[in-house]
Amino acid sequence: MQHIEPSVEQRLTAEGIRLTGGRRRTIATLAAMGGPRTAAEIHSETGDAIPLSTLYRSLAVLTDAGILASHHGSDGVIRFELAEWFTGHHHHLICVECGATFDVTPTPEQERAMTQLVEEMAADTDFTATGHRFEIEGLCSACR
Amino acid sequence: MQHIEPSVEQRLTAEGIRLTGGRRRTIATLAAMGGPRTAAEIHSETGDAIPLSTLYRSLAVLTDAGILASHHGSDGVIRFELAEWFTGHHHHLICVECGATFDVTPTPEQERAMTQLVEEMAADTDFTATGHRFEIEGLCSACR
DNA sequence: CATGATAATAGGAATCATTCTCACTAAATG
DNA sequence: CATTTAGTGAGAATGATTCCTATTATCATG
Repeated sequence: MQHIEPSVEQRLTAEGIRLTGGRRRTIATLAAMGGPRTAAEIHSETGDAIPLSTLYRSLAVLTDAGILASHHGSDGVIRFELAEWFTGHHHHLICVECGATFDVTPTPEQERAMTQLVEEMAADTDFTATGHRFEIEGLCSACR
Repeated sequence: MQHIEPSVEQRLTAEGIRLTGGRRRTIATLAAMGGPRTAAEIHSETGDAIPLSTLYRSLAVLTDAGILASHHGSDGVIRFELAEWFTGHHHHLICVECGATFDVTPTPEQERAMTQLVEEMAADTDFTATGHRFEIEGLCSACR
């Protein structure tokens, strides 16, 4: 986490956004937890040190600034994680039972296959494709 | 829509679920609208004929029974559409700007490529894959 | 075709994640 | 140091969705 801080700070100050103690802690917590996490999970992980209102605002700001990425789970709850320039490009395994989410990193060939699929499938639509999401649904070890 | 009704009715009665006027109308409306729609959209499309509470319950029941499928959009709202045994297997184009969602049907080869990716990527995890979701993000013609 | 058993409806209240408001505080800049 | 601007915290507000309860419709069959 200390190794990512300089780049984070640089990126934030470039946009006039301050890296305060609470935000530092939010990022560190998220980095320590590893996968996509909900605001509630982060909140309790930090022992309620950061009020939910502030936490949500910080998460939004950091996501906006490209430090974090957010995903809407199939349970309707938003989960946050470090952006891909920290974690590397990846996709998700999602437990259909409990909503827990884990990262999977595709091999270069797999990723190539995916981008090709995107191109092909968006080709004859009036849609400008900007990205893709490939999510594998299943049961985690706890719910199986 | 009349051509799908017999199979719907059969499927429902098999589980002791009644196909009432409101549910018939809900399904017909959804079929007419074509893509994934929110409860609010269906509600206003039917001229508020079906109260939201009833509509939500019906949508849940029908989804449970496998008549409909539901998806959580990136705007945190649930959208419903006819299940794949009516519409055929397909994936989604999602507008990152307004959340509107459209269907795309993969070719058999594309689908084969996808299922292979699922198998490969879930192979060395303690996760039992049951399905996948491949969503193409972009801008719809209205938001471009 | 009457009757009970059960499922469905309607309307409103309740939930819960998320967002907003606003007064207050901390940080950066000159 | 003063000023400006961003950030914080507490709670209220929002909005989609779910739950509750009394009432009504539907179904199977006697």
